[in-house]
Amino acid sequence: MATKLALERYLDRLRLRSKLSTAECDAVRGLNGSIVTVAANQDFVRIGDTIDHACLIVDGLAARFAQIRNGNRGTVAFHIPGDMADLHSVVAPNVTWALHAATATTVLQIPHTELIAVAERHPAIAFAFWRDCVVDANVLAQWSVNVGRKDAAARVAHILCEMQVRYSVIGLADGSRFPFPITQTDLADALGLTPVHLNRVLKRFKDERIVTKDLGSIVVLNHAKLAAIGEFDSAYLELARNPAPKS
Amino acid sequence: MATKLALERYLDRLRLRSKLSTAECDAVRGLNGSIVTVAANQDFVRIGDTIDHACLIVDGLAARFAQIRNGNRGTVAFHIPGDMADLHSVVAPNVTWALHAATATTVLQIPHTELIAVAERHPAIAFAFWRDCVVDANVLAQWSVNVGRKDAAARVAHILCEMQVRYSVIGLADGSRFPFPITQTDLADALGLTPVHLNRVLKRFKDERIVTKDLGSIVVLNHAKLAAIGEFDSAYLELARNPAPKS
DNA sequence: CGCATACTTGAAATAGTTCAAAAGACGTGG
DNA sequence: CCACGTCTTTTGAACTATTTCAAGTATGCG
Repeated sequence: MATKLALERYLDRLRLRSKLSTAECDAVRGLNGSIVTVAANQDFVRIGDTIDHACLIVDGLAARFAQIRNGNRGTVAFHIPGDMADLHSVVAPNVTWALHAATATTVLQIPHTELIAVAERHPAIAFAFWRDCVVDANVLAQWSVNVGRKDAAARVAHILCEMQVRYSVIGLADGSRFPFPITQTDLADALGLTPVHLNRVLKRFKDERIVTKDLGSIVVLNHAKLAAIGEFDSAYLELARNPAPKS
Repeated sequence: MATKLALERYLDRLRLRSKLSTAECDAVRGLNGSIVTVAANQDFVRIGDTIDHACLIVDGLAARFAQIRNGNRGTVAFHIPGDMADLHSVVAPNVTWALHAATATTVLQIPHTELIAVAERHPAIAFAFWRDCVVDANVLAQWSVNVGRKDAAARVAHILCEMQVRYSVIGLADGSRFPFPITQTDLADALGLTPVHLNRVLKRFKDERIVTKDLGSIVVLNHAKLAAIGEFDSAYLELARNPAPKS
């Protein structure tokens, strides 16, 4: 049943961006996979592996990261329920980034063979998958601008705005509060900041009643101010309901 | 004729990563497009546009960038001859990043309708296009780790290593020298550094006989050292000749 | 209750920025 | 082919955001 719910949620995501016929929707619903649970702080896809399945996040929070010299890891993306965290592995199965469970996480592993079969049978699904990867890359590009060109406060504000939108779309945000079960250390890593400095930024945000964070969730107190600080505009997420009609 | 050469070069690129049959190769060769020349410092794809063609770089150098608040632009990628700079626009035609000619650049504009038709007729080509976008995203992820987590010297070294590999693969590198017609200001932008600081790093690299740059090209004097400083490993570029056999 | 993990705070050090100005390259027209 | 204006690179000095190191306080868990 968890499988069914997860696929339905993923289908919702696809349909936000791509128009699919009833038959195509059913084809996605018919995908098979196996549910796996990953303990907090475990890597579940490792660099150098060649994998034969993609991971649909059912529950929890996953981070995609690259290893760097000094043992540090550079996180490049967060994946929340409904995200196919490594759909790209279907066409590039040699892992060059890894996946890590930031908190206890449930994953639906879907064999590449299943995904390829459904994409070959239904060109519209192939386009939908391709489109999904492209949007993912868009998010990455935005990310790279953030960490490359903005100061610490703007980076923090931007990611919090992004996560709020993404959790809202999947129905997990509760008013101004949304779950984000991540430590300051892990978040700092994703932002290219020291945990110490992230902590100071968060303190400032709390003092100025903009946003507060605890281990489990975020509460946005002043959304307008947060978005302004982060120069946030949600367009790049392509989560508004306007599926591309073509193919 | 320029069209023919450009498509052949792009086909080479696709075949580095994807196995295509003779018929599929011919389908790619049969794409139609129009050659356009862009003067240096002109934007040729603008944020907010909805476009109906993708741009294959025939000659020159293009930068992909996002606009940010203070009028600055954040460059996220460079595109050299043989790159389909915005293949992703086929599935996401609303432009959220722009393309800018760093130097006089020739572009082959290929209508989305052509690309979609060929992808629908040949599933293997659809997969090859999808794969190409995924590798592009890989490069972006690497990029984001660079600017987010490495110091100035490592960022500079890394991008120079990357560009050397990419120019070598298309046969434009001449020993340790390769073309890279970009100003220090534009390069600094891509690295998330001030032009002033980039200049100091380049001076240090010149003094230490590691690499030198002039307006038109780069000469790598000590490749081992440059790669070490940049923690460079070319795997993420997927430019080694080992096409995925499947689909 | 005690240990482990996460968070908080302070003070000193530094990588990178900012501002400002000079020196060098490049193309264009006279 | 020289003079001129423009664009790019180079250099200096003061400044600041962020890091680093180090120690202390919460918080949760067995």
